[in-house]
Amino acid sequence: MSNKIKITEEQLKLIEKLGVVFEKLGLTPAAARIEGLLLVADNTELTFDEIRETLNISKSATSNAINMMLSMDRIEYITKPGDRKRYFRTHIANWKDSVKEKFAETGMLHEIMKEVLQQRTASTKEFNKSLSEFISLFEYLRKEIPLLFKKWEATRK
Amino acid sequence: MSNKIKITEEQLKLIEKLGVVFEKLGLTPAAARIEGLLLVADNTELTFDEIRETLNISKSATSNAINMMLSMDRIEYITKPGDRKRYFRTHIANWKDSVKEKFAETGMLHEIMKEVLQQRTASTKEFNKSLSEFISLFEYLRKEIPLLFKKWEATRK
DNA sequence: TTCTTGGTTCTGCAATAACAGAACTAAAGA
DNA sequence: TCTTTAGTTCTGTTATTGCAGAACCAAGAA
Repeated sequence: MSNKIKITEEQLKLIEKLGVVFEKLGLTPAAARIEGLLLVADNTELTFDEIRETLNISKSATSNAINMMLSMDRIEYITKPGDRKRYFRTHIANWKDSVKEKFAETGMLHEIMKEVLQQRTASTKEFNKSLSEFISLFEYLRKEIPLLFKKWEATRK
Repeated sequence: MSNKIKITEEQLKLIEKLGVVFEKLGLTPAAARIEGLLLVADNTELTFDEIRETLNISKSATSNAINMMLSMDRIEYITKPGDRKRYFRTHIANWKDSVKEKFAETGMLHEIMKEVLQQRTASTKEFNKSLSEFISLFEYLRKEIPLLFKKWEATRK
């Protein structure tokens, strides 16, 4: 008996499209498609075999992709009483945090650029000025973006 | 005669550090190190062979990395009268734009998520609500972040 | 005309990534 | 006890990436 779930042509196309986007954001092809499936499928909680058979990927690819995404907190799973299977779903609640993290990533650049400026010879005045301007842009964004998140959260309540 | 430029131990270490960061941001190892060199070297305008010999990379790697970064507008070059060589330097002025672009990248996610929400079954109410909340966060950020850039620019004048 | 300079392009290799398929395993039924 | 379920882990293959080294090339210089 097949565990394939019903999926329309349109949904499949959208999954492919999402796959491309998620690949660009760093997921493997298989993981990207799983994310896509969990986003567009009518049933948002799917088992290992439903995912595997619907997307036609191997057990190993499914297992590795799922565990990778669990460890990244991109997906999560629930269980049901008297059922050994896990039901996987995207962890949308965490998406906001992962966007925050993405922004924080640029903070890494900010730190090292400060180090560069400190170590640079003082003789290249124009260059150093441009660099310090760039750094202060980051400083500004770093201060303001968290405020933006807070402001948005405030509008939700 | 060697074209190697003088570089301190400290500068070399910083170049490696920058290399790691730039690799994470999508550059190849060679390109990442060239960016690093152009950022920390006392002389900010270096020739093909100065780059190549200082970093000990092959001609082909140097050529490919430079052309890739030229096409990405991450570096630029100047020439000097009666000198066939090109002098490469990082295009710091463009960095601001590339940060803007980075933020715009997330706009891609925003568009496709709207498409997902439209195609979704209406029956998964909780899920759809979370999704639409996520989308509106993006809408908010997309509106507010350009304003942030403008506000920062205003403080510079 | 040949040589030198400042690169570019081609060929081949080594490392890594992503996956399939098959063997394996731990827990729960039967 | 044996079997099924729900995966995990191992082995091997294929595709891709990043690079070195060498051949190549176009524009002056000699």
